[in-house]
Amino acid sequence: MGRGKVELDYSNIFESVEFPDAYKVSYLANAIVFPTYEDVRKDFGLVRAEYHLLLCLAHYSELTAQDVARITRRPRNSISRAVHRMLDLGFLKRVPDPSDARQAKLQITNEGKIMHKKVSEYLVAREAEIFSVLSESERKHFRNLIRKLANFASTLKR
Amino acid sequence: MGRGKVELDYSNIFESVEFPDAYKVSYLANAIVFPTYEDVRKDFGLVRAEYHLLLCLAHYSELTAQDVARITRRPRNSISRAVHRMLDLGFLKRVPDPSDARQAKLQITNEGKIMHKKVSEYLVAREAEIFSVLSESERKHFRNLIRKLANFASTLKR
DNA sequence: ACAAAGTTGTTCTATATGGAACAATAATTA
DNA sequence: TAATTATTGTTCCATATAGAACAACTTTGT
Repeated sequence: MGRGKVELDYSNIFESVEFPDAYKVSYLANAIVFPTYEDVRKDFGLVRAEYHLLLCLAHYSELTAQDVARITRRPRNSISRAVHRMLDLGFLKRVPDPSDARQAKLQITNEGKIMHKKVSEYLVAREAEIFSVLSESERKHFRNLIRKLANFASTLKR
Repeated sequence: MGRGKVELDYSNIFESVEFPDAYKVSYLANAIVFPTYEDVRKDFGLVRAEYHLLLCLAHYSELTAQDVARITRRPRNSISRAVHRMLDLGFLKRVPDPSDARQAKLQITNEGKIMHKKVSEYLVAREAEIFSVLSESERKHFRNLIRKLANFASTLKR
């Protein structure tokens, strides 16, 4: 006794930090969100902006690159890069907008849909795993609260 | 009517996405957490790992670099880089551990504490702003739920 | 109709970041 | 005790990412 190394409780800081709620949101982001992007990159070969692009176009039939930038809050140049890569991979098609020569409408291809399905199945499983610690009722509450926060965040200036 | 551009509802995807809870956590991370790191970098000149280091040592009197890596889930090389920078800036001091020559104990200096105070004041204000959309009772519920999630996340393998 | 301001998508560049490999040291096992 | 395995901190390298500047085009205001 008193000989071995003292084992640190690494989760003390969750409560002692000056901004405990924001800290834990940030912690979750670092522990779960970011590694998930990493997994998608390794397993499916898509970086964040690329998968975001696919995701958006799987849910909106037609978007401009700028739309995607706004929806996902990624910078436009990241989306621009992603568009080219996804075009090359055959996951997207692009048609110039006759009514505005600056922009082009993007659509997802069948191959893109297939890829999206694969990735989103992985993400659905991951979601289930993470939220398994909450009971059904807790999860319902959480869903409502995080919806409020996300909706509020979406109103913040960029 | 029918002439102007159709205004997209960018928040539809919050509900239609296949993994709505995880998506909104991820969205919050992108909308709030990441920009906050950006702000800290611009306003205080500290990158993520650097501020994490300061934060940890403001709450634990003595840690090794490895401890910090584990607490924050940052890679060791990022922490290593951060340690050198923070030493140069005078925010940290480092004393070799006589009982284990591989590692060194890190401590925060007074200058470091001052910097930590400045940054955390900013982060406290930001937290208040973001969570202002929740009522007191909602926020209490959210705190309990996010705590469960964060504690669970901290048990996941790295 | 014309100038000014705004928007879209792009390229260029700088940097933060993570993975892999490594040396030094410690712990474990034979 | 000797040999193997694990851990710590570090350097090197590849890459994802964001900011700034830009050209092409559109919209606004006078």
